[in-house]
This record gives sequence, C-alpha cells and structure tokens, in this order.
Amino acid sequence: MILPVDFYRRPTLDVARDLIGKVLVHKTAHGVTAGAIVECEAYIGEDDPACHAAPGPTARNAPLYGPPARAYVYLNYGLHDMMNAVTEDEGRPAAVLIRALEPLDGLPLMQQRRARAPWRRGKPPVPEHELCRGPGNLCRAMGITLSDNTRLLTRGPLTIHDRGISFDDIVWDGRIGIRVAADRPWRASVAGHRSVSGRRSG
DNA sequence: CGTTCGATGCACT
DNA sequence: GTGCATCGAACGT
Repeated sequence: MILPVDFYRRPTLDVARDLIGKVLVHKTAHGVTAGAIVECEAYIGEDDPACHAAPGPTARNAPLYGPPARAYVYLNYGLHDMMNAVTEDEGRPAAVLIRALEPLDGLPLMQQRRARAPWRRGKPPVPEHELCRGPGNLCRAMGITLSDNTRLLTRGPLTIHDRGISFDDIVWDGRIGIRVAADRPWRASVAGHRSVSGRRSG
C-alpha cells in the first residue's frame, strides 16, 4: 500500500517515527530498487537552525514550503544527493531526511550504481548492508538525483510503501553531521541495525 | 580503535 | 568568497 498524502500531513516527528520500516521504491528504465527505511531525521521549521528553512524562503528550499508528500532533493558537498520527504501543511516548512535503508529489491542494480561512483572505481564490491548506509549512499544506490526534486511520493516512479514491515527498538538520538542544534533528539533509527549510519557498536 | 582531511558544485551573502 | 543534513582514505593511538 502506498502511503497517502495524509500520512505526511502530520507533525514531523510522528512522520519520522512512522517512516521507520516503510519501503522506499524507485522505478527507472534500468529496473526497480527498494529498501526499508531504518534511519531518518526530522527538520522542522524556520526555528530549527539546522533546517534549510532557517534563513526563510529561498530558491533552493521552496519545496519545504510546499504541500506534503513530495520529495525534497538537494546536492550536498558538491557530491551527494540527499532525499527528504516533505511533511506538515503547505506554508509550514518541514521534512524528514532519509538516512539509511535495508536493501530489499534490485540489489545488483544498487551494486552497479554504487560501483559507478568515481571514488569506487577499481574497488571491491560494497557489502550488502552498506549499499544504502548513509543519505548520500542510498540516493546513489537508488538512482535518486536532483531531477527527482518536488516529485510526488504517492504516485509515479518514486514512492513510499507500507509492506507490513515493523522493527522493534526504535531509538531517538541527536541528528548527525550538523553543526547547530545537534542536541535535539530528532534522529530515529533501528537500534543495532547494520545499515544504520554513524558509529557502530558491534 | 580514534581523528583529520580532501574531493567537489552550488546556493547564498 | 564561504560553507555545507557526506564519504572514505590516510594517518595516529
């Protein structure tokens, strides 16, 4: 079942929690890839210094101000595409950053896309649980790029589904990789899952 | 085990 | 010109 628009039109922390275990699906000419979300982060409003809406409306962050259930994709560090799901009502800029997936479908295609990265040339294949570990890596493995920005997530090539997967032990931590407001516990992840980014404990 | 640092493109000031 | 919601290699314990 594809998640309806009303799934996203809710408080962003609720959406982030409920996105854990949901399945991101991308269909392209090369084939279908899919993975279960095991890590994501909430970015909520102009009062959140780490949210792209903090400076107020700009050309880049316009999708955050738009209606929910759309993708907000942007380029970071000149190298990595980042994919968010826009949440809450139009005019309330907020989104959930998808940070890691457990690969489910199209693993060979994921492998192929990861191997095509310039810095991976001539390197051994990526282990399965690392294919979609980290926001930049998952976009590369899934073939998600800037051209998917503003796309509706309720139909078309890029969708998020409920396949009845659920994880126990969902934990909240501070968001990763930001230099401001890193103390807000707005990062949801599956405890101990091998595809979750950041420090591994064993 | 840990920390540092370069690659790389574009939005924003 | 500056600074990223990163990745992974290189180096120091």
